[in-house]
Amino acid sequence: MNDTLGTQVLAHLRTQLITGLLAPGDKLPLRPLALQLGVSMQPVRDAVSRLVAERALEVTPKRSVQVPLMRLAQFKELTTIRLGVEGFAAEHAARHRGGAERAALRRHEAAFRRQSQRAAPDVDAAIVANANLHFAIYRAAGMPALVGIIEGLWLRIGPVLNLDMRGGTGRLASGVAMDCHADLLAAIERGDAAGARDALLEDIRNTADFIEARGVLPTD
Amino acid sequence: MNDTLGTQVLAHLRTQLITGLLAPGDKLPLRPLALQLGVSMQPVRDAVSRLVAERALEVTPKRSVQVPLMRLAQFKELTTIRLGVEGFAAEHAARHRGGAERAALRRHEAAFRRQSQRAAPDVDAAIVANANLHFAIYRAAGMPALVGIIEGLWLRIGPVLNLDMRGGTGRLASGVAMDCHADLLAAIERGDAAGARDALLEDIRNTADFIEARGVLPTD
DNA sequence: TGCCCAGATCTGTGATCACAGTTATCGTGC
DNA sequence: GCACGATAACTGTGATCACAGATCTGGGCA
Repeated sequence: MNDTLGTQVLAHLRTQLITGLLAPGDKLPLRPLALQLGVSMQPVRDAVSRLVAERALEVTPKRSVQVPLMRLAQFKELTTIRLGVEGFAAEHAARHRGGAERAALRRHEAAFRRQSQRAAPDVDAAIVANANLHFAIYRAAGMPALVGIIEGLWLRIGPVLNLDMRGGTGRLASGVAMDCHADLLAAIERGDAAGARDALLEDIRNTADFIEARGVLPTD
Repeated sequence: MNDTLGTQVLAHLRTQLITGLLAPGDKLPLRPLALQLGVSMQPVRDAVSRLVAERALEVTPKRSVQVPLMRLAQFKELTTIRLGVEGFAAEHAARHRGGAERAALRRHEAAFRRQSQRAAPDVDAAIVANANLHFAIYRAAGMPALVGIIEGLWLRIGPVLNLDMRGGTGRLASGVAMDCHADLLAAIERGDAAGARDALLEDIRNTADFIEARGVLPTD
């Protein structure tokens, strides 16, 4: 049941949302989307319906599907939840010292660092490496259901975070994220749950502060 | 957009899942379900599709929709996540001292206590009162998205928890849940975040221990 | 009496049509 | 040239049909 058309469309849309290729406010009309993906309307309806259930998309009262606009208050709320939930996951990952994901952690961390240190970073590669690193940590917590919850959070906040990074505001080059990741990995590998949690919280807070400071999110 | 047929079917199924009227392994064939609810297959497909996305239902490789069976390991995992996420919510609820939900909290707590103290408790009423109390607390945290996440957790663990309680194993009469609720409310009303968290964790742990001790969950 | 295989029936998935409501467009009147 | 209204195109929702595969059911054979 993994290879239904609806599931494929779902995966496609999830990727576009998480990597910020779809921006808040973007419309996703079913028929053109179906045409573009070469399937009928039904699989698209199925996929969109699921994403609406996760609040990753919304259908407006005026009969149109779009990526939800995010107000500042909602952004702060999601960030607070991320601090709680992802911090919790980092703790558990550290208790297992990264488990089976240890090698992958180092690999993704290196990939992200490589892009950060380049004069002209490949933003797409950095976004993917960052997501890979984070989710390798969350998987290391050994709780698949928790990973699913966090995916839901990223699906909602991804369009905001990565659209911004895609805008090329130079945050990548500052290297703060890079340093957080180093601390995070070190804490996990020495089994320091509280340390891992704190390092991750700093990473999330830094990113959130940066977005909020830009002032592009509507306040009401 | 709240009054589409699909949304109504979704609400119906959610209630049945959370209150344990649907048990793990129960089949939900689309056509008979549509017939029973007096709608066409399409709204049912929509609702089921959403619940599958939340892993509250699953479609087996053999082409049939059912309430997922839960292994002991998955139950423990979900319980661990509940401890983290719902404990986090309780902390924040206490920081607001219950906020606008304060009156509702007392009301639901009283309703649950009333059923617990009766010689022949109304199990349905107790289940509803318990859910109402818990979710009033989570709403008091002031983070709607967090409430949504917890709803997703209850949707998955509800069939196990409440099916058991519905079996009438006498746990209600022991009064442990009642005591936890009293501690929880007291902590919230005095703004004691750590105390509220601990009281809620005890409530969740007690329930989980009781289920696990019954040994009805398959281990592999 | 017990077993096995074929046909009927049921399953979810995909496609398509009808419909009511919204939005956009274009032509008309001033 | 500009405002306004009618119409055409587009939106998601609901219903229905076709289809491939799984499951159940009987009947025939050993």
